Amino acid sequence: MPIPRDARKTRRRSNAAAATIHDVAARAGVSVATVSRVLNGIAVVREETSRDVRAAAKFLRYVPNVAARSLSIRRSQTIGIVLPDVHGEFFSEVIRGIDLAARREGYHILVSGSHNDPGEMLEVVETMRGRVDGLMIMAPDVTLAPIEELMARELPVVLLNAAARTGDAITIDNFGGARAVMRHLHELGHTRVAFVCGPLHNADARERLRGYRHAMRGMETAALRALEFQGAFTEESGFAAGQKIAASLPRPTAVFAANDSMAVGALAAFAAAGIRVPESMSVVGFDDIPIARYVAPPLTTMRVDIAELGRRAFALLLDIIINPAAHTARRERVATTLVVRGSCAVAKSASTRQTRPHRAARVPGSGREKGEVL
Amino acid sequence: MPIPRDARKTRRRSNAAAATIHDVAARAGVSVATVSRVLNGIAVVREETSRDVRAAAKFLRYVPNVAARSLSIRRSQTIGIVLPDVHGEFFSEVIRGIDLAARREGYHILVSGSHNDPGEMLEVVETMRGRVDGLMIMAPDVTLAPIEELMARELPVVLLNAAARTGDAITIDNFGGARAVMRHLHELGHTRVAFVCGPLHNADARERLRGYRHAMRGMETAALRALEFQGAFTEESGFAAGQKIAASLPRPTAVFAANDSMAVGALAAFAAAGIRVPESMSVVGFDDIPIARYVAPPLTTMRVDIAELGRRAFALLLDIIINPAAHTARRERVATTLVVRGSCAVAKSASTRQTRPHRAARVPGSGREKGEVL
DNA sequence: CGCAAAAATGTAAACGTTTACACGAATCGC
DNA sequence: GCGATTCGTGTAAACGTTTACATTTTTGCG
Repeated sequence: MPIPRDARKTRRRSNAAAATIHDVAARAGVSVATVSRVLNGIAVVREETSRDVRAAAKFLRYVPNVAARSLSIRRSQTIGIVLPDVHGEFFSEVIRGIDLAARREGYHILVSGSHNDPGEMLEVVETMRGRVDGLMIMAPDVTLAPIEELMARELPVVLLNAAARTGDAITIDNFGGARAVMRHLHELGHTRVAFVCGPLHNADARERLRGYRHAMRGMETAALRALEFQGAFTEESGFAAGQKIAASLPRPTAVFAANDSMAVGALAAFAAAGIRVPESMSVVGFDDIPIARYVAPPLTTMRVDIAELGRRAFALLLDIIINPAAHTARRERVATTLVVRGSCAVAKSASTRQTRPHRAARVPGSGREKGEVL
Repeated sequence: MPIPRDARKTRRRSNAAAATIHDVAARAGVSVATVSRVLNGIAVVREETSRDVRAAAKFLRYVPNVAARSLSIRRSQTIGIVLPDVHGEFFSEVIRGIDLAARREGYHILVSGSHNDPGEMLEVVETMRGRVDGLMIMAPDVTLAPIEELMARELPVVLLNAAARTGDAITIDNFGGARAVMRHLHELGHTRVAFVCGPLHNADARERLRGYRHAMRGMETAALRALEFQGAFTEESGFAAGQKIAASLPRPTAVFAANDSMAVGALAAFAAAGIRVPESMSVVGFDDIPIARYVAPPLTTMRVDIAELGRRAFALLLDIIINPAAHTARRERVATTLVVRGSCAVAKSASTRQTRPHRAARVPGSGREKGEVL
């Protein structure tokens, strides 16, 4: 449908449709190339011309058409984020961290959540292809990990918090964090420490378990297994585990829950069972979610800087996008920090005075030590 | 740089760059128009041709270039979501709800959070223009509301949970919910009910306050004001308010906190002050955030179906996008549900037996009644 | 003042789709 | 059996940018 350009232009200006670069060029009395150059600051343009163009653009409320631009430069200035189907503020924090970093660099983020099976995830990745310059995939489930490796050659991909063995990834220092928690409990004199485990298909859960076991090494396996309770990272499962722990004999003096939600559930179970925390039972969590400091008693936990996780992941992804050839796979680890609150006390059998734990306990901010990584 | 088309095509197929519709057409021995028709199911194409095209596309791992498509059809199949700079699972739930609904309709979502001043928000909206087919703006702050009205004529916009007086919007039934909470407390015999208010620039907070005051009507203003405590929707502010309430004389028999976070904070304050809940003090929250059921005692609260909020907002936005001309502004309200847990009991002065509140209390799911809306 | 070099700007192809219109081949009614 | 439909397919313009190259204007220098 060949419409003469000038006719088209007339129509365009008459109704309310958005102004194009041609409109700006016409109004400023220059060519589209010049307009493009001015607006992108790409080449030397005479000061006066530049002013005219800017004025025309402003007057027409010109906004470049992103699709056309993407088509031309073959980049979308957008990255995709694929999240698993899990709720909670963990994810909003991750998005926040990424968004903050991305906006600084002029990138937008396309989000898709709610996928826990490889098929659906692959489908999402497929529809994002071509729409994004790079992909960030959060796949804590070990069973999901292999999929992304397929994509790696086609699109820059960073795995968040994942179990994959290859490619670029950012993970939380779960192992080191778990060991630091255990060290804290040991310093308080606890030796009989129960563990509430997260879902076993979750890579974070596994690593935390590994840290726990590493600290408990020397115990015979049977005795160790008796101290481990299965959970699912939910308050509910933590509550159930807490009930079992309350009923177990001999009862542990401390509980390390693999995340805060389960710790909160366990706390509720102990309260219901009449077990006082921290006097008769010490409890530690992992993540430092916001309510951790408002439960009774305030929860001692391992803080994970989630926004930092997002920030670092974006930096890594950008590095790949900018120079895919020169990039060599990196795997980074985000440190964790012990936050001491009121849910732990000196073990009954081991202590004399109430003040000792305060000397022994790490102050917030020093939770991770040199050389404790894997 | 005029490169003959066939030369270009050769280059293209030789290195690893993505296949285009031309490659598919060439391989299937048809024209690009036919390929487009097959892949979009837009017109009648002979079964055999269709098969060939599909096979060629599959073989070449063809994925349509979204930018080119957007440019051509002048739509991006993407909607933008602008969130304020607030954390917490409320937002991840909203995104979840929208994402679910959007994906079903083949839409993607572009997210941008972290804006609490009009300037930054406007900037974000500006950069999203042209990139999205419609916008969803969450602006609980009354001061932010006016901005979007500017945009309304340029781009389909739905306000979530906002204070604007015009345009399309989805809001929570804060007023009705607050009244239902108060009715529940009245039925338990409470007349001296304190209120912990959210930030006054927040429209949700204002409506909940209005519901509270409506229920307390008949009280003289001075006495009423003495029962209102300022908070900020945070646990911390709830804790502070709880301390003040604990010290106030005569002490209220119940507290209605404008959100769960503050209710949790107040609970902690009462525990610290030795005030037993629910025996000496009833507490109700608003939102039903996940931990609500795991604090001690489990919190009675008003549930807001957040995912539903997102779902309805998307449906509304889609309606505008599809037929902007025929659309007439709608303002919808999402209902809330009273969830009775253990944080409320019959008022001391009014009751005889412990069982009565259970008869009087509404069961979960029946919190909202006909005719109680504004 | 004249000419070469540098600077500023213009021209038009390319990015990969969609789709109005054109066109040839079946199919139909009589 | 032959014009009129219908059906299937192809051709090429259009979407709004960017940018290589061409062209014009300015500047510098003898």
